[in-house]
Amino acid sequence: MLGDDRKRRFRLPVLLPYPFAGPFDYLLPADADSCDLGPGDVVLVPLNGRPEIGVVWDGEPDSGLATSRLKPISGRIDTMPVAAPMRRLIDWIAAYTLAPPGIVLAMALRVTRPDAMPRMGWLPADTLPAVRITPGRARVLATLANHRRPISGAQLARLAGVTAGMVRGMADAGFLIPVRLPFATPFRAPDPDHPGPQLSADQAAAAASLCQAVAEKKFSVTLLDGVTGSGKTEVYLEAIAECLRAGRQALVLLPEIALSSQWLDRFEARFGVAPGVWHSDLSSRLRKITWQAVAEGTAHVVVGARSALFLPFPDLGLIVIDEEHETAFKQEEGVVYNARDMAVVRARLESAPAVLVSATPSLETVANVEAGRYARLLLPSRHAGASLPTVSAIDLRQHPPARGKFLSPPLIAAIHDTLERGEQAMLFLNRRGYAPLTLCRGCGHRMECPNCTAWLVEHRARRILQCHHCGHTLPIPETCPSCGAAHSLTPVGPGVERITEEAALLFPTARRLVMASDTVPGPHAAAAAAKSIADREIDIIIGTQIVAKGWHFPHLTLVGVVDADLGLGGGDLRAAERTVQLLHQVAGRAGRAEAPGHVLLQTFSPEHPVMQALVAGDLDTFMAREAALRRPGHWPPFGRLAAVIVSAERPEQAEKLARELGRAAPAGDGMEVLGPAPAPLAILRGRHRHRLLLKTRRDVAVQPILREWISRVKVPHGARVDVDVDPVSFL
DNA sequence: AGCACGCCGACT
DNA sequence: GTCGGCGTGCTC
Repeated sequence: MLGDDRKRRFRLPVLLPYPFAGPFDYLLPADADSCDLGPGDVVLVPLNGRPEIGVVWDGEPDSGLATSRLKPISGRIDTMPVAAPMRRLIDWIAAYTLAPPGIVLAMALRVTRPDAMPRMGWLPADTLPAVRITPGRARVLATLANHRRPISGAQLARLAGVTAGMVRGMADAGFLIPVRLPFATPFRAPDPDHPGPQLSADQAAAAASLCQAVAEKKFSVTLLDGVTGSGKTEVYLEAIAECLRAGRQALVLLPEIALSSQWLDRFEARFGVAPGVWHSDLSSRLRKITWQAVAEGTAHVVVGARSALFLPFPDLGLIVIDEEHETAFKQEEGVVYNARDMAVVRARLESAPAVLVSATPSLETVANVEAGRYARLLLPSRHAGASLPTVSAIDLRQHPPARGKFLSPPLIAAIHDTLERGEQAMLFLNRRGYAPLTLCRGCGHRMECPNCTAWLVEHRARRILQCHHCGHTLPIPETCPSCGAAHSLTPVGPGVERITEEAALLFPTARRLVMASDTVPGPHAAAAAAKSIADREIDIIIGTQIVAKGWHFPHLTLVGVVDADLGLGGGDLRAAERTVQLLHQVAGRAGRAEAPGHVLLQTFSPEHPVMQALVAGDLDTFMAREAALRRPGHWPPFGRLAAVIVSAERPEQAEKLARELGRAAPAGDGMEVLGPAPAPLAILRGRHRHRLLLKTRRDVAVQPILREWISRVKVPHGARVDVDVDPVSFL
């Protein structure tokens, strides 16, 4: 419409990185050369008298605000505009998660920070200013003449043997003219035709399908499904090769980039160079360089954690989401989103194929396959002749560990035999620290977190008790804080530290390594640990869930699961599914080379379907059963779920607000509200929490219902209502 | 998110 | 009389 067009010409919507309901309107700046501002341009605008960074957004500048009340845009920032698919992604995530769009933009800007301004350098001015040329100035001019190309101020000062202030002074005096430095990418182009590992027939067939999806250059989703060790990574690396041949970029999302040293090795083996790496604690220098290289297209492949989803790829040809079932893809703080699902959305917005990879696909993904929305490629067998490990259950009722111990006689015997053969054993327990509970034998007092509904976990090596939810820490007390008895506090239950202690007593000569997030804190430590295991410097690995991630330990033949029942408690919708996925993944660490692997599950309920499925190696039947349990009640993925979490510092305030929300609950066909009820973590970081769940049929859009529902109650000061669409955690 | 405005308690 | 606590509301 011409009228709208004319309106746009002097009035533009600008999205600001703040929790406003939508973009604000601004006037175009007066100077003519800025008049070509359009959607995506990064601009500086006045807000409340302060300059703020914003992005010119799409859509009509609608607000009924009088033009006289609008302020003009201060100017354009000379940085990469936010591309249309990224703007659509931001809008989409905001609409889906009910987060204000500005907050989603803030998240994207934190990744694409426009302070990544072009690096500036200097060239000599054509005519020298009429100022005296001191010896220092002469050296600077000589250096520039020698160098011939633009040179950064710092480098110029160093080469000429002057101070940086000198260089600045010469610039002010007119000796130097500023120019933008060409960007030197540190990323060499991966070679798609670098000789890589030989693929099996199954792998080659799957790779051909993925390559075709890449060649079609349109949106599609494929599940790449195959047991651990079937060589899924090598298959999708071929799809990346195809993407590179087409001159396009590829993004690989991994749940735990810090633990991916072996993945990086495999990438390098296939392509001859390392990929770009992206995660939240990248150094600011590397972050800037990587972001810029992605934007310019010189970083051809980036592997990263969740936040890599917001990198500014100009020509994205493929997104791979490895370990798609992992809950680590779900961001639980701030904007609550699932990077796996949003990656599929980005693929759609970029008209690119997405590949979901897993040995234990989530029920959501399987449902999408069965509904025909996703394609599926199956890799049926382990690669290179390795067979799947045998899995058996140890019934702890029949084979109890010694009093105060946690390893049963059959497991101890199996470890013994394994070590005897010169092979490696792994003990898996998904619990950090020494003991999950500290109890007073005198009065029964439990050491609890003052801020959370949680026990304090003993970390014996550090001599502390720590809350794993809020980080609260205190030294292990000498006396019971309740009854004052001395030496009465007793550790109850095992953590990896305690299992390590037990293993040390049983196998004093075996070399032990503990792998937990607090003992393997970063990529470096993880790579070092993996190397010492591969080099057979370790006999027994004791680890939490971080040992489950795609490691390849060729000499590891025994995996003992200390407490296979651990994840099954708690009434979580996905408890069984997650336990099967985690334990199957842990089991997959055993016997990856020629020697066959054995997995022993210590359990009190060997008859439980989870144990049966793992022992039989039949996850498909288990997942079908799980689906059959969820389908009738319209539980996900056969219906939609959204959690509404009420929290406040004062317990009665939280409870009152939760009751009000319960009374205001929406009702109608195909929807149901459960709760309110105190959240399982009833107190978290000092805030009292209650939860409600909205469950609807799959064809119901939950966002408008949630929006309307929450708008019907007044949220008092100090209280909060948080929404989690598609929750994966029920704490 | 900031920041100002506003309405109630302890100070120079 | 004011300084300052942070509850409330606004920013195009």
